Amino acid sequence: MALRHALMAALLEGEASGYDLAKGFDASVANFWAATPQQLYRELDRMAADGLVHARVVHQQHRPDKRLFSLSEAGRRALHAFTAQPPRPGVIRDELLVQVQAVDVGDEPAVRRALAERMARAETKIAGYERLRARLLDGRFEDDYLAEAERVGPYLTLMRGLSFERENLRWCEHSLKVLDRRAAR
Amino acid sequence: MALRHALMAALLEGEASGYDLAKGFDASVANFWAATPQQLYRELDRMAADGLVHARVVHQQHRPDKRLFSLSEAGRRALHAFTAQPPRPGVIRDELLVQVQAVDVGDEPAVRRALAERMARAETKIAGYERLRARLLDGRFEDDYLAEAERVGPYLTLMRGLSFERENLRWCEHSLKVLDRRAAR
DNA sequence: AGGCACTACTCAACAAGTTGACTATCCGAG
DNA sequence: CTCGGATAGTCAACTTGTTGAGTAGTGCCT
Repeated sequence: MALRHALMAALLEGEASGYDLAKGFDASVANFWAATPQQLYRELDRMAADGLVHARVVHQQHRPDKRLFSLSEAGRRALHAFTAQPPRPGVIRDELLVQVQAVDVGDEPAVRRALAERMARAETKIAGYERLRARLLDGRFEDDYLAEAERVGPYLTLMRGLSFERENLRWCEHSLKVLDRRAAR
Repeated sequence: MALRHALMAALLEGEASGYDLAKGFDASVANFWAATPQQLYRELDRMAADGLVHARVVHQQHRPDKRLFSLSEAGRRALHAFTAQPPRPGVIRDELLVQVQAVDVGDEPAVRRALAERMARAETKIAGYERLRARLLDGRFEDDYLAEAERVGPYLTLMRGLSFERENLRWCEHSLKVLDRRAAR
């Protein structure tokens, strides 16, 4: 019952189809709440059944029909109630970290490759987040934007995603350097 | 089948009971692989059934018996095989971020409290990680330690946990400041 | 002397998340 | 003119993860 809240938060940006949400979750929500497409479709159905979202079918030419979901008044209230609740501690699960933890008895070259891979992904994500940020700021300084904007939430979470990926990058780089030095033993 | 790998990595530190692992997972593994006690007990049983760990019962005076688990040769091989596999992208799920995303239509004072709470937790974690780090380094410089130590994995993952919590702290602080400035609108 | 916290688990029920296969149409590349 | 990829999903089976309660002895504080 928590994916639900992430979806409601995502729908604050406006109407979206399951498919829209599935690829990117609006780019920003995806960063702190991972979910597979199946989960989204299932949860959106349930939320519609519970009256938290309105679904409307849009017939398209040259394309399959889609269902666009939007937050209902009940959904908005539920989201408000959720923000009043103490959040549970966040969960992280990262196989790469497990592999690094075990690198000394594991397949070091493979772990290095995984680190390099992760660096590349982090760079891509950073670039995406920076573009999104530039789009939001639209030439203004951060302080001006934060004073004027009607919503600051999306910007703040975007910044967290950005800093997370930057730290990822730094850490992967550092770890590779450490492994290099040991390889040269 | 992935908690399994986290457990094997944790058992590289040596024999441990389910209870030991449940509280802290050896302090470090817990940071990148969250799990409830029940999960651990269940998974350890399965791993013992699959021959990945050895279990030995230790009778204690003044205390219930416990089962100490240690990695078997098969477990070690399985862990090696796991490190050779490309890791899947890490998962994050953080309700606090969802709340911040929705702060503009949510209960702002409650979200602030949640941010302050998270800051306090981050500080506690940082302090714990720093103590662990000092214990590992034992007076040496990082470079010397990394050259001498027989394992670098645990140190590297510790550093990731540390940087994660530091960023958490910074971000919560910044977010609170932003919300303050808007409150004074 | 009573109550709570700690150690060290076990069991059962339920909720959430993952995987893989399947449908159907359209567009552009080769 | 066929193939792959994008759009926009559905269905079923399975694996993980979560919650809550129960057990049982010891030590500590009041």
